[in-house]
Amino acid sequence: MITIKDIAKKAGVSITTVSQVLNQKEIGIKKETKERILRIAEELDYKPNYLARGLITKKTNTLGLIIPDITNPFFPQVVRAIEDTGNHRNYNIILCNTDNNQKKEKLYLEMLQKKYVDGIILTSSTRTTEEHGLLLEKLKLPLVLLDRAAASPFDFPSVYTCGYQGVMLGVNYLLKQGHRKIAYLSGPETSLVGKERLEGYMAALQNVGITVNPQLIYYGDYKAETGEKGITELLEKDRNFTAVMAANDLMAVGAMRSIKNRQLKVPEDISVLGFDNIQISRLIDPALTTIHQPSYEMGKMATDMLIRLIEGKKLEKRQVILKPELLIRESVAERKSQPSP
Amino acid sequence: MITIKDIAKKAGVSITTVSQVLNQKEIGIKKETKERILRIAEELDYKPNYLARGLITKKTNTLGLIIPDITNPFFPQVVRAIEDTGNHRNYNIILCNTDNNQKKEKLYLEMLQKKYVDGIILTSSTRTTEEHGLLLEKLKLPLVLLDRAAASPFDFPSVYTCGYQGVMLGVNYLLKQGHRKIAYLSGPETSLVGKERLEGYMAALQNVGITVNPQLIYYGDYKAETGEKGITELLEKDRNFTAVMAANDLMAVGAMRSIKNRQLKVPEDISVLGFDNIQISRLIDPALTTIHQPSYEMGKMATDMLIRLIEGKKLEKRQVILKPELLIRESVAERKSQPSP
DNA sequence: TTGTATGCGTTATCAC
DNA sequence: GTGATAACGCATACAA
Repeated sequence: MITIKDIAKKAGVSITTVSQVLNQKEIGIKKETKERILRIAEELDYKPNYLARGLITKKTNTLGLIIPDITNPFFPQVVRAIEDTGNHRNYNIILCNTDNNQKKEKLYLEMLQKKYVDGIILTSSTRTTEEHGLLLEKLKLPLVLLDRAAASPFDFPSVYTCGYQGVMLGVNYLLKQGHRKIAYLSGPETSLVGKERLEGYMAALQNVGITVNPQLIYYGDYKAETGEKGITELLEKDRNFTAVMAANDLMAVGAMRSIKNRQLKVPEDISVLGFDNIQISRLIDPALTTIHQPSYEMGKMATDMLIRLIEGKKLEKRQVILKPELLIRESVAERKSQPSP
Repeated sequence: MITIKDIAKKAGVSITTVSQVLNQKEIGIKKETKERILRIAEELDYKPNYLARGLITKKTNTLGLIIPDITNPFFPQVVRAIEDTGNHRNYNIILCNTDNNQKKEKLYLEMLQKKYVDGIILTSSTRTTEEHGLLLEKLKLPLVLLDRAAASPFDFPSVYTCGYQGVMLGVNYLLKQGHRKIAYLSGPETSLVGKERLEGYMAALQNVGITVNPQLIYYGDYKAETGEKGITELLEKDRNFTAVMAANDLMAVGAMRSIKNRQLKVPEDISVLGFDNIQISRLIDPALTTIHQPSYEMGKMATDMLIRLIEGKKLEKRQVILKPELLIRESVAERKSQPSP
């Protein structure tokens, strides 16, 4: 590989001069020598060694990105936004999948630190416990939490969409369409996100004086399969609900399959409402009415925040909470009569 | 940050000894000092600086991964496989999206080179022209082509699934189900992959003595929207086809939507067959019969190959061509009669 | 069994 | 205007 030394030799100048020219820090360098150096660098096809540079400047122009699983259709959009935004500002990203495994997350965090990334965007596997928070603080690295709120004793910068509001939006819409018995396909009881969305469901019902019926709640794991399974179980317990809201689109899609398999129709017999607005949701039939999460914007904002932190600037807001939106498509109908028994 | 110097000082030894212990190269170091060093490193929470190390060893344990767009549902699986495989072997990956933009691809290649990644996996935007091939050769970096064959004058290692065989498999199946007029939603005429698959379609028909009817071919861009548009146009030209094969699942899904919108039924009126087996395909209704591309395996093999190259080992095969498989689900039916006019 | 010295490629400091 | 030289943190040949 060509180094500045090679250029210096060929140009008959010192490496200092070469370095200055190449970094546009020409406090005072003859136009002539400058052009000669530039020309020679071009000729030799010189490529600066970012490792060496980083060793001194303490900057790698690389961001760490830790998510549960890129295979989860919610993430590609987010990741794409982060990569785009980073790329515009001259940052590359290292992608890490944790599978919601705490140990993997910890290993990745350490690795990224060793590689001297300039900052990290983290969709954490676990709720930020005392221990976990301390671990993150110990990193001494700019950090932005994505799709997760920072747990109380800590206040890491974070950007996420309000799940409580989102589900409430959805349930309110179902109520407005005349539905009274509304089932809910929840995420795991243990997950923060799952809990928050569940609370939105309960609050929306209670707001209009409906008592929450635990028989109408099923706890899944955000995958299509548990959506199917959930509907099956719910229908066995109580066939009287006319609508179901899912904590994410994938479960909603599973629910639709399961409903259809029983010769029931969506939305005529049972209305289905999702959450996330992943790509699939508009491609299935009937197209899924859902709560849109601005995932590209989330990724973009998280990256912008992170870069501000890296540059030592202050953040206007440490917690950015984005608003979900109701996206009406075809999977919810007005309740006109009692469902068939 | 803690360095080996700090540890050396605290342990009362030289940095050489510390370095040796930390790198398990203990040609002969007293158990006692070794344990002391290890303990102190632990206490101080020492994290080796990979930049400094890489500067000497010329290894970063980082791989570059260049794809068109992670948002394309074909890629998350592949990327996941690459990340998994890399991670097992202690490599991280830098993700880059080119949007099939040659200029972006070139910029990423240069950047990765400057960052001294150990190797690159590339799903190139362009067919490997003379110029492009030379550019890749000039990198002097281990490189594996993914989902693309190496164009003739060059023979970069590559792994991909045979599209010709895949489409042929699909069309043969349709023929076996009694279909004779089979439409085809192709990729762009300009793309190598698109061309290869199209040739599979034509060959399959010609094999049984059917003349290819250009009126039954539509050139799209692999997106769901062009699948819809394609079907619309095809139906306007000639309503007599009983089956349609798409060059990818997304277009097939679009086709299904379009067919249903015309009050026709899949598969009773028109059978639909896809290609890729992306996640969506099994979630829609009817579930899409498709040609399965082993995407996880592709990613895994590409990574294994790349790491072999990095380690200076010989490759058993430079071109790995994986076999596609027919995956029968619900979107293809036997042709019993002429379709409704 | 351990330490000294050198170099990796760059930027930064300061002298000329 | 330009050039020595130190420093970044680490690995390693060689010396002790």
